[in-house]
Amino acid sequence: MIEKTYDPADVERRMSAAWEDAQAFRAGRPERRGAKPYAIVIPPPNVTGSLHMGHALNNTLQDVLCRFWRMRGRDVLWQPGTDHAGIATQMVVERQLMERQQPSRRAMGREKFLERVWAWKAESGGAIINQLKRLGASCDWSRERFTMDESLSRAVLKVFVTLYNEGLIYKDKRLVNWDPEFLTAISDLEVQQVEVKGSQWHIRYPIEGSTESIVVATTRPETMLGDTAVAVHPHNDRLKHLIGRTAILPLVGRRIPIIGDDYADPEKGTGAVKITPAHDFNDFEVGKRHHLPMINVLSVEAKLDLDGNTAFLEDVPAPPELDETLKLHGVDRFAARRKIVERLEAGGLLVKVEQHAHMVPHGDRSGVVIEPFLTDQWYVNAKALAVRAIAAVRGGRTVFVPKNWEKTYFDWMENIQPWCISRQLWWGHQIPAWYGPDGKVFVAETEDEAVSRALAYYAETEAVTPMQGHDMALDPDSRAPFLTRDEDVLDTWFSSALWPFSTLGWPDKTPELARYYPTDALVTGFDIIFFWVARMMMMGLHFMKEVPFRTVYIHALVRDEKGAKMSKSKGNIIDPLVLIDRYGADALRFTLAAMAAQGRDIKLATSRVEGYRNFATKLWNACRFAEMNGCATLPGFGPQEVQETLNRWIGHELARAVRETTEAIEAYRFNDAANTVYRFVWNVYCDWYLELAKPVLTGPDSVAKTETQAMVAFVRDQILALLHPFMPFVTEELWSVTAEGGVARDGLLALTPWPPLSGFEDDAAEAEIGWVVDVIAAIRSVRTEMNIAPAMQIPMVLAAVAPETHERAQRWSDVIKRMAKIADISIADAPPPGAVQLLVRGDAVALPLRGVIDLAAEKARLEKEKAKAEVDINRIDARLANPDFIARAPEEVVEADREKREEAMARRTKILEALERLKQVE
RNA sequence: GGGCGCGUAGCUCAGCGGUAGAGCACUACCUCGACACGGUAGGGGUCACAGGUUCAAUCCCUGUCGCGCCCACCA
Repeated sequence: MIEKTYDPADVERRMSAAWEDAQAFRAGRPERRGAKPYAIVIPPPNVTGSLHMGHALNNTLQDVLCRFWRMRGRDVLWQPGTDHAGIATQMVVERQLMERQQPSRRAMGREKFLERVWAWKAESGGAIINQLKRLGASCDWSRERFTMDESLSRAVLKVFVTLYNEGLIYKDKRLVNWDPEFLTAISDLEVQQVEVKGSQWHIRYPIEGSTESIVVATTRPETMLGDTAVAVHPHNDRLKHLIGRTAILPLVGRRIPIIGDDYADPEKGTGAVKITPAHDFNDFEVGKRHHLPMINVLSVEAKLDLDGNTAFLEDVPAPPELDETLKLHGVDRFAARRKIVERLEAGGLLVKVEQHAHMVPHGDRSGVVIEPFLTDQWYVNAKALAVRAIAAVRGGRTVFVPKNWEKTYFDWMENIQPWCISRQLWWGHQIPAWYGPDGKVFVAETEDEAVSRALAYYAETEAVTPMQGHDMALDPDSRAPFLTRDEDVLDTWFSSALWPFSTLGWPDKTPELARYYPTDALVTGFDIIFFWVARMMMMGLHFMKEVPFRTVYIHALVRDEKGAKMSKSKGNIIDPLVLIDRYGADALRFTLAAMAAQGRDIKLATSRVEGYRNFATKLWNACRFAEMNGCATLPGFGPQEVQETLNRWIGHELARAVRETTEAIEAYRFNDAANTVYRFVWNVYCDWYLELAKPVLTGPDSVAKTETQAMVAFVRDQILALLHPFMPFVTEELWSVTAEGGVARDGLLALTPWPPLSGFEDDAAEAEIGWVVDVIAAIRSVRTEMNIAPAMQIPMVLAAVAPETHERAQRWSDVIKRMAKIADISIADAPPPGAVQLLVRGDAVALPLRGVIDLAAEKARLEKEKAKAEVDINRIDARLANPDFIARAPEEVVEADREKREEAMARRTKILEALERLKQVE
């Protein structure tokens, strides 16, 4: 029995349980072992995450694909899991420690802290998974993975060591993007450029042994303490004579050379640029070219670091002002900036200050200004790995949908920079590198291996023998003292990059890996093409020798109603869980799918969700109607063999809807698919089929009635199937409560085959029912226009119609009477005088309403119709009169125009006749 | 500075070479046993603007004006 009202929350709870009990989404179910696999790996959400609209969209689309292909018989694996999210998770736990006034991370030490994070993960890490389940995600939950699982961590180590041994991972001392808030390096991608209104200061640097000076412009005066040169362009006529001279760095007294370098653009600033190799990416390059010293004047927290900074003091002849400068030690960079400017001004060295809007790098997580900082970090030679990743997309082995994202992918890949993968965090995969006392590095998958390598190395070398007196080979615990492990962990994206194969068991040769890799589709937002997609391509191709996925479907961003990006700070976040509570998961899913047009952002209006909730209710009620009318599928019922025209017609319409929906999903046109089903269910099945079937269904028992009952049930089942990828909960519920062949169903809709694509075509049925639909629509329209009382029954006369039309009318008299409020139908040679006349597919239908309606109104209506017909005729005539049109337009188009003209002419003739008759009455 | 995308009904969006569609909102009418989260019938658009290509342009090209996003080391 179908409940009277549709309660989404109740349905969702029960259907989730039903799927879980049946393990419906298990990959490799026995009955599908012979089937072709279909695999998708989920973009793993952060363990710290909670479901936002982006997740809702992303996972709805994946679920549509998975449910669709599952119903089409494939052995579907939707691989779920979460990401350990280094910085985010560490932050969450540290904040928690602070709130509870517990010892800080550093106070408790690495080991204790990590225990704490694991405890946090066990307690609160699963929230997002439950939220995905509420959305209806049909993942194989038994295969849930976490990037720091033992087996995934093994994959990480293996990849790191292999790439290191291949020379594709290396350690380097160079400038990195340093986050002074989190005290870690971050990659280029984690840096957001933000436009900031700042100042540009012009500062005078005196020139040694002269009264001359050189003026430089800078937005970062505090870094001048680390200047080691001033550069001018070699062809700068105004300044090139200074090349080779020495400037005296104000406040410090350091003697720095004035060098010639192309980098100094004569058009910019003053034409002379201060060179601070340790604090600017460009200056770093200039410094390398000219072998300049690199003087770091900042601490990891971005405070001035001067006291005891030997590099800073080196070569300084200690001018009187140095003492004052040294007092800036430990001062924060921005405070230091102000003080330095003040001191320069006091010393008369500040030439001018200009307002200056410029882009300043910020940490995407911390939000603080990023410092270019000179440190040792680990890098991946991304350029080498990119070669095959580019080739795979060029060669079409992986395709982007929509295609234009390939350009973005190529642009980035072709200009790819070394990927900084070390992070100065604790939560993550610790880098498998150990250092000997002499700094010699040993990279190995295990500590044991590192030790034995070290032993072998030091046995051969005379250099250092730290293990004298120890018997290392026998006592593993005593090995630790002489090797120290690298403290750093890997960028979270390093492990994410392995996701398509690490989740399948790699480096072991598992059956899952063999069966599901490469995966079929990856569904994600464009914002992580670089972070994730590109890197999976590189890693997948390098380690699996095959692309990780055949198609990358890039979906849009979900924005708020006004088109603004949703963000906490703007307070415009629409919480998908709130929408699920209010309208149901099905309504939310349908909305997202219906709005997921390729290449466009989604501006989410909750009115849309409400509209689709109404749609779910409509479906619910249609199913109730079927049930109440005894509609159930019969054993051995052959839907393609039905005799009744109405039933053949709905089969015809159904097949078309199935075809269009199928093609749309296959092409990732989710919105087209959703709209097709929507229209079929509401505007065809409910509005016409059920209405037209009512007389039969409520009439006496007959062969026709039995057949119609069965067909109503059959089409309803097909609808449930078609709709299931979009609205899994209601459809599963409605499926489960309806019987099949007289007995309760034992199978799940989720595992039922997709509707057949063909076998129902019937143009004759289409012509007949189409005519009936048009008659009813035309009569209804006139009734409103003529202000005929809604309940009033009126007669209908078929005037001078072909015998087939007459027969049609007879066959459908019941529904026509019922739906158009017609009292009786008769035939006549001509329309009676004063009747309202309608044209339906060329036939004249008259409504004898003399005395009921206002003749003047009818005249006006006919005049309007006539004018419309004439406009049509004129337009077509104009076109047909154009010789170029006849000559150049395709024949079908010209032919269609001729037919349209004829049709319009006939229409006009009938209207004129009707007007004539009207006159006679007057 | 490069690149991408968008400007279509009041709102949110489809369509993208043969004279425009949906949802919501709006108007009128309808308690007819599936559904008022409903039904029926309507109103509403010079498809941002200007040129061009074409027999034909909302749809292709160029430019202009607005809006958004991504990338880039510019002092």
